Amino acid sequence: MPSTDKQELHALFEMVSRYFSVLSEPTRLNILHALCDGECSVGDIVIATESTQTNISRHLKLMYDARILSRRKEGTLVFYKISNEHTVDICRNVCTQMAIEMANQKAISPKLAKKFTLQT
Amino acid sequence: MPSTDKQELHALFEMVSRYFSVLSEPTRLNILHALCDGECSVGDIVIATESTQTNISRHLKLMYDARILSRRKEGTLVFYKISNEHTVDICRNVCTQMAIEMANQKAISPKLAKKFTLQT
DNA sequence: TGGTTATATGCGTACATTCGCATACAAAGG
DNA sequence: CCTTTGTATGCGAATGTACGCATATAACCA
Repeated sequence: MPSTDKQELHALFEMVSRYFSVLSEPTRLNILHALCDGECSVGDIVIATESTQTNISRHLKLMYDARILSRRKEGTLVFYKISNEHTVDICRNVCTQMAIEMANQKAISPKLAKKFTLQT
Repeated sequence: MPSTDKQELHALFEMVSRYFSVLSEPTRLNILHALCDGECSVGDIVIATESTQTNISRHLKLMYDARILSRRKEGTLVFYKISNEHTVDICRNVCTQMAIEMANQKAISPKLAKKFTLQT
């Protein structure tokens, strides 16, 4: 492998790891969960996630900067939505897998495992 | 949604976020990359990743604890391998997506984009 | 204009993560 | 036994992250 390729591969891994780090926070997974049904205002997400406005606002900015969310202003409200279904697919994928493992370890009831995709 | 479900969902998101956090580090993606072709000893991985033994050993332990890697001892050598293709699938998926985005932004040459899956 | 509501952000704190250095441990060979 | 080789780990430093509090900004309304 030429050294140019190796450098670009490292650059890619940097990007990919940053992407995964966005998904490596429970509050942000909750935000994705809340947004799975469609766009929400910041206030809606605060309520849905039972978190604080400051905290949610910061997480939203982080996810927006990572291009995982897009936003739209309407008066004083700001609506966020998932900008790319790809992210949801990945999260659903991992959530399903983990739910199965949790069920196997009896951490959750088996009959609930199949409900635990990211979508409601 | 009953409160029991919500608690279990939070527990699931905790697990999923911890899983993603394992993948949110370039060195660990490099380790996965090195292991894509099959099991390697710690020393092999140190060479492949051009990192230090201490560092790699710690990352390997972290990935092993997360059940992403499994291991086998043979004399003084310890061989690690990817325990579940699911993780590779996810990484390949994201890597491909990111490589396409990098190519679109001309950060890398388009013809190399398709080579940038996690596997060589 | 002044007040109210929705969202964003500066600052400080607590905690987690990565890494290197030195060292411990473990297996094999002399 | 002692040494060598391969791997793991305790400790400390540097850096990064999540959060709350207070406050800034922005749009709307009276």
